[in-house]
Amino acid sequence: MKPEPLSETFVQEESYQTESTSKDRRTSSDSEHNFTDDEQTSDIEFDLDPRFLNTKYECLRPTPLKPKYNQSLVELLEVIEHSRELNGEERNALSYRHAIAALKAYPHNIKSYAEARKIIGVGPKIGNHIKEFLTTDTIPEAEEILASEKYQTLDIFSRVYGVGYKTALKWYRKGYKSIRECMRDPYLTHIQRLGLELFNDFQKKMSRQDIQELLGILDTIIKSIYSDCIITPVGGYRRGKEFNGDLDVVVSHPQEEIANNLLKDIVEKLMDTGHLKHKLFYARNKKDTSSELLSSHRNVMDKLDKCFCAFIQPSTQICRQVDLIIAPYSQYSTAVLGWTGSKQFERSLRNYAKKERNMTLTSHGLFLNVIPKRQVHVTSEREIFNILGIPWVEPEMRNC
DNA sequence: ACCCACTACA
DNA sequence: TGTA
DNA sequence: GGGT
Ligand SMILES: O=c1ccn([C@H]2C[C@H](O)[C@@H](COP(=O)(O)OP(=O)(O)OP(=O)(O)O)O2)c(=O)[nH]1
Ligand SMILES: [Mg+2]
Ligand SMILES: [Mg+2]
Repeated sequence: MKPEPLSETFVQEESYQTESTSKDRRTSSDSEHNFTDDEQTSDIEFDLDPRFLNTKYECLRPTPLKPKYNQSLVELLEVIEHSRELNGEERNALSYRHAIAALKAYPHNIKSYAEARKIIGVGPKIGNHIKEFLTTDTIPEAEEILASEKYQTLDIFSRVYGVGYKTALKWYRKGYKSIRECMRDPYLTHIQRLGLELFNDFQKKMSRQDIQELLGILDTIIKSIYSDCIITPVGGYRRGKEFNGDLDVVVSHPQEEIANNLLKDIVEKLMDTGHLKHKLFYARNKKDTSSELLSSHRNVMDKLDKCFCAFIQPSTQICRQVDLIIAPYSQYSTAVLGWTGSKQFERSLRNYAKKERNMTLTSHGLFLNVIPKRQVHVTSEREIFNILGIPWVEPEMRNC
């Protein structure tokens, strides 16, 4: 659901060739992690802890999985954020996410409204929630949301694979109260029916040990096809999450020809061996062999093959969601970066690339936005951070 | 007043 | 358009 | 809902 920016036709002087062109400043010698505040409006607020980089770009600072401080405040704000998502208020939800990410990275418990308001991303509304939290130890709006039957129902329905807020709302308006009732709906799509059937299994989170079991199977099967495949677990598992909703894996192969048909080969073998029960989503992006014939401009790079599938875990017989992503070797590092997340980390990184470096970052590559858009070839995650001129962030610290 | 990530399937 |  |  993107309007597709199309060609920006104008502007664009070369940018890239980083060094500090942009504004956020970091104290010169960065032996450890000495972050300082950020520009603008500043002057006045030099008093935030210098270990906290006060920026609107979450990708510039480390964010742990579990915050050391402000944990219950964060949980309450996440309730409001989710409620906004269920109401289709994306931008509003994004604002809550900015504030939440900042609080997760902040090195103290917030002690006052004034302190909270110094944080970029905390404006008057969220500031007031925090003020209430400081005196009552809760946020009234979050409590109301949690108590509301509508929220509880929409929350459950929207967890079904193939069901977003629109469908959840339709079902709620039809008076459905349970997953069982939804299954009788006459307008289910194929995917929604599957999602409802697999609902109980998909709700069960996977421990790291469960994930390792699945990775072992994938490793054996994939390497039995091509022994020099590279298999990289990404997603929440790579960020250190203890309990994961699914397993995301990027697979690549040094020979592009082989990578080209890898997904089909893997999926067929997983089907034959009985591991793979359902394909929920299958994207086969054939290589572009005819680029010269196409409309003058040299767009059309090949996209990543993907298969989101339901996979039987042998030890428990539980159906697990596994997302397989096949990347040509040339796109391996951007794919790993893009699929490691978190979602907010990716959004901030891409926003930073565009706004501060005049570049476009996707899971398929890094591009310089000059008139004919030029690909900047990269071979590692670190190289991407370097080119963007931002400090390396460990996967475990990308939990914005 | 404008921006807020980006791309693909069903 | 809805969902991932 | 917040930053620019
Ligand atoms: O809208 C999205 C959704 C996902 N991703 C990337 C980042 C994310 O980390 C990764 C895997 O997505 P998934 O939905 O599996 O999230 P997760 O971070 O792995 O968490 P979970 O434990 O729920 O699987 O894909 C995005 O960039 N944008
Ligand atoms: Mg995941
Ligand atoms: Mg996933």
